[in-house]
Amino acid sequence: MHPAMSTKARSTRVDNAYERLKTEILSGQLPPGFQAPEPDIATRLGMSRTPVREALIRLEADGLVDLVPRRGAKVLPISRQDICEIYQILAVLEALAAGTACGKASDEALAEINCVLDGADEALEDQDIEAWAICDDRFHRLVARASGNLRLRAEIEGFLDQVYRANLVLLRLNKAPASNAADHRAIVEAIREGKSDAAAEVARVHRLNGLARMNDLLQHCGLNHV
Amino acid sequence: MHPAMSTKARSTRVDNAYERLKTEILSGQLPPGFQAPEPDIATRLGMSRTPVREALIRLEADGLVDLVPRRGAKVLPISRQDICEIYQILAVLEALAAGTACGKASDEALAEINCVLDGADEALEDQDIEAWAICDDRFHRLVARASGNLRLRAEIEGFLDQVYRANLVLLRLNKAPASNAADHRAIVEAIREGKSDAAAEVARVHRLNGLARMNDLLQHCGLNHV
DNA sequence: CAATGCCGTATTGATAACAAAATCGGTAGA
DNA sequence: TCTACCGATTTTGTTATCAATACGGCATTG
Repeated sequence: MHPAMSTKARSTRVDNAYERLKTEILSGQLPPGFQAPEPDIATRLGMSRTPVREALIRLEADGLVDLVPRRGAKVLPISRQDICEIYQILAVLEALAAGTACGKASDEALAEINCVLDGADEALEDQDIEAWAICDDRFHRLVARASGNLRLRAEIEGFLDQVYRANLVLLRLNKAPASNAADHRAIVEAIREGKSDAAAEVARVHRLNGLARMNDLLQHCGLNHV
Repeated sequence: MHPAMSTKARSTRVDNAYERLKTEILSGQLPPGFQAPEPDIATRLGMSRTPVREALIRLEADGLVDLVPRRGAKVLPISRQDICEIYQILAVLEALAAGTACGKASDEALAEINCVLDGADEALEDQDIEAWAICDDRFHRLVARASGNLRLRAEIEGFLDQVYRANLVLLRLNKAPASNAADHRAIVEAIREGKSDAAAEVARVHRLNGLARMNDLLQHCGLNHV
């Protein structure tokens, strides 16, 4: 059976609305602070209010929108406080994921991770920031997946979604993500060699460094939310 | 403004259904494996299907029920695999919470935690397992709250809900939770003294020891899910 | 006797309609 | 001029209903 078949492949309007809205939010097409009443979203998506409502409930659980009565569904901006909270959580979760992946990650999984890292290097040479961002994101998700802990993976991916836009603006302002590639390689190598403590520690400080960079940049630019 | 007014105090049918169903699931009134179609639940709660539906979506996001089309909403049992996954995540999250609480926890918060610990000791002397379980649960939630990280608290509380029933059966089988009180006191003391590393480490091994005990007990009893 | 195809039924996905509640604007009065 | 009240409108919470789909039983056939 195909590995991606585990997730139910039914196509319902709720899933459709959820995916579309989530994509639009993460891409910035629906900017932070944007808000609209349910009927507007429903007509725009070409469906009734109910499926939209259920999709919005899921997006609220994901921490991407805020549902305030009489004020419409609002796309949540990400404050510096939010970023601090999320990065600190991600630091320990990704450390756990990297540590747990030791001895569990299959050769194919490691190969795929290395492939993504190669793609990131290539994008970096080409000065293609967008492509690099995608590779960076995929790397972190692959490590989370390699842990074999389904809940851990889901938690990490949820938080990665929440900080996705913040990473985008960071990238656009900060030209080159310097030490990232070295950290990533070190994590993969540690996983391959079964050094779980080392993998966890590198992953942890990697994320905390990211937090420091993000904080510096936001403070430098005087931004309190994204 | 009243401090507790931040959380919207509206009383809607969805929230009502969510709270009632969650309470019934956690208390075991709706046992694991129980499943019912939406109309039955709706009539039992005295409301229409739609609010029940939205409540069930939230419960599914919480990992408490599974919504399979044509088979009704099913109360999820907790497998040993689930417990392993959750406890490993809780170990790092609660370690982060305990470490972060250092220097942040107010004196009142620490006093409340100590009060709960006193209650736990008292319940232990009285052989009141139920009361002790409540104190134990509240202790962990208070530490999570003391971290000041709202997301961290929400994550921890969500996982505590998921393993709540497993803890109950563990308690009923295993008479006395031996080293628990000492660990708890040690965590509070470390937080009070600002020793964040120590607090984190004690919290971490405390949770991992809990996992080991749970694993032993389940294996001993031949139980694969609760 | 087993297997397969068909039909009735039940459950869910979805829409439309309803009612309540709150917000916004205007108007009147101080 | 500012404030307070009142009504209209908009938005949401909820219900009732419709349609589609999957499941299970039953009969028929090999």
